[in-house]
Amino acid sequence: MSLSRPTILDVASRAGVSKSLVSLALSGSPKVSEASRARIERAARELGYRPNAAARSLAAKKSRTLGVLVLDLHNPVFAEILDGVQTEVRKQGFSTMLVSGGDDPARERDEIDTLLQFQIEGLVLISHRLDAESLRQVAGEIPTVTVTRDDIAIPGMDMVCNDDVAGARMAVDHLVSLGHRRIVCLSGGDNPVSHARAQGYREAMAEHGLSDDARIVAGGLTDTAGYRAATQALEYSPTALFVANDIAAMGAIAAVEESGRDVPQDISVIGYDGIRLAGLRSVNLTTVAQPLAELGRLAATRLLERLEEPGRDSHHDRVSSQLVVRGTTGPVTPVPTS
Amino acid sequence: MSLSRPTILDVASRAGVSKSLVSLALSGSPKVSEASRARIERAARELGYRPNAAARSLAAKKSRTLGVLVLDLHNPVFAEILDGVQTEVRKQGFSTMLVSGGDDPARERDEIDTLLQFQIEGLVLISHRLDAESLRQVAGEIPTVTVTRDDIAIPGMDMVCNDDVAGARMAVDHLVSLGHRRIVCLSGGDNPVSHARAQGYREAMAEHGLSDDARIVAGGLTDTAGYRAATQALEYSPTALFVANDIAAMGAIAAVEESGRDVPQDISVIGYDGIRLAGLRSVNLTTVAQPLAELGRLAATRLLERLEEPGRDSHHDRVSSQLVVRGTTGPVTPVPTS
DNA sequence: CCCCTTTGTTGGAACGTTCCAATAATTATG
DNA sequence: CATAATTATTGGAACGTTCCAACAAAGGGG
Repeated sequence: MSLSRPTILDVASRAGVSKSLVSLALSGSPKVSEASRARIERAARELGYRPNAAARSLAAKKSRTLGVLVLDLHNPVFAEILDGVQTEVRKQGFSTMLVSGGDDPARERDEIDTLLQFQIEGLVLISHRLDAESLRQVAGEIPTVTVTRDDIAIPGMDMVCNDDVAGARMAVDHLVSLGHRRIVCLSGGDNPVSHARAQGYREAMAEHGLSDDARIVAGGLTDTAGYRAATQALEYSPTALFVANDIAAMGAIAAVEESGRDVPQDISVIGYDGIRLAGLRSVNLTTVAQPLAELGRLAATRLLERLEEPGRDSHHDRVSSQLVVRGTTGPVTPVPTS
Repeated sequence: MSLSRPTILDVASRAGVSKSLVSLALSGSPKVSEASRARIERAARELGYRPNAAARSLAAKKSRTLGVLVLDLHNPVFAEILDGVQTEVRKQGFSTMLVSGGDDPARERDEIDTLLQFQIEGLVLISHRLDAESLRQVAGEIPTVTVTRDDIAIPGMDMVCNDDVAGARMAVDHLVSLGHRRIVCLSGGDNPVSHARAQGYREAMAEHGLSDDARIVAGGLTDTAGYRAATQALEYSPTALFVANDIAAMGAIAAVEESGRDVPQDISVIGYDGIRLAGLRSVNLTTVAQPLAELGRLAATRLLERLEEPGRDSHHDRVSSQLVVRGTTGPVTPVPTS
């Protein structure tokens, strides 16, 4: 239990060299002789030396650390995107500092502040909570990339997302191809992602000449929100539900089943996101799957590229999502006209 | 886009005072006159001053930051514990730095190392991956509290957990009270938590005079592991399954249903952990629920207490879990003897 | 054999804070 | 009214690094 950890000076004196040479050696500079390098490495190991990141960041004026803000750790979507971010960031020798907004916008600003105090070099925002103004402000202060939203373009800020409009279209197309016409959309509430998905729904319905059947019920991105919205949607006696995300879709299914109807026999349900959970055999949800880890990986890449070349133009990546057909959607069963 | 952020000196000169007074004022010292304080705060606001955490930590020799390591962000258990940790830590004016081991022990050691470089003052381990030796080593270097394991006592390290043995007993008692006798345990693999739960199962079965019916099938803590283990367990033609955790239980249910049997009509299934997901109406899993957020809150409290009083004895908190009966367990249905 | 290059190595300044001892300004005390 | 006590304020050292300019040692070319 050493009260004070060994510093670079301790290593230097034990190896019989100057602190500067230790610094050089440990950062892998080629201009250190093999002999010195070996002695230094040995000394460092023996002392259990561990560089002080605070001092390093202060002196070097860079922290080699990226900040990551996730909307809410409870939604598996974010964990999966995060995975991709972290793998890529680690590969490039950076650390990540992760904070979660806990689904509360005020706290979100707060946490970004903390990240900035730690002198992060870039910020990954896996969240669609921030309003345009805050976003602009943050992006003005630090290289930023947002994941999952594409509603607002800010010069110098990169974006990585899927095409929610196209994805929603795919969902509707799938349902229509199964013979469904009375398809109700359970929206995810007032946020850019949900707006885009609702928009895609509207467009697709129009394309299929089903504008008159289009119904959007206000919901949210949680299971209870999905449950409530579905209950309401049943009044339209739909044959299919397009739900804003997988978690809400699971809630919706519960509502449908509780009403005595069967999924997919009586009502088909399709979600959005493609979380692993949806693939669980007992869930078995048909969904529009985003390549979540890839989204994260790409975001990290873009951010690191921007660190190399700060002035470059904004990148705006749109990766494509995929329809994954599982057990919650099926052909419409003709109801005997009573 | 200021190339260099304002420092305390910029604030000082704008407010017409010395840097020391700014430092005093911003840390809320009572010996700063109201007039100066107001001027300083105004200057700081106008400049958009944000203290440099690296410099602060270097000078003060304390970072006011705790490190948190979670086993794997994909399992919701950890997200829920984390919630409790973060709320409490924030309340006390500390920051958290979160890393995830990604279910890989080597990487776990690595991430702890990173945390230590950032001069964290304490460590919360929400993981049962580390072996005794590593654990001892880490705890020797930094105040540490572990959550979810109670297999190994290390002087100076605190522990917060539920009583897995008692919890498993409750599960078995519940099943027995419903008339079940052929209860198979799907274990969670080779880790302290799963061992304790299996142990509780064995004890409870013995208490009920069912030792001869006790069967433990080796599994894991993921849904696929649960699925596989359940498939295997069906050979014993059980009437109930006690599964090591909720996620695996969901996998197990899928296996049971695929085999053409009904849950809970033919086979009851009970899980462990009490993740929110289990309460989803479409899942509706009976389980032994740990007070997850409370576990996290308590861990944070213990750690912060230890920072106040470094030499104190190890605390070892065991919070009690609760049986939550939902739809996956029911009375045993007498099978016609064929 | 002297100068020039190359290869290793070094001391010192800087980074932005906190903390302490010292000082200046103000108020109370005898 | 001088001195003590209190209240505000300050400059400088320290924290543990990185980075730079400078230097020593060792070859190489004329």
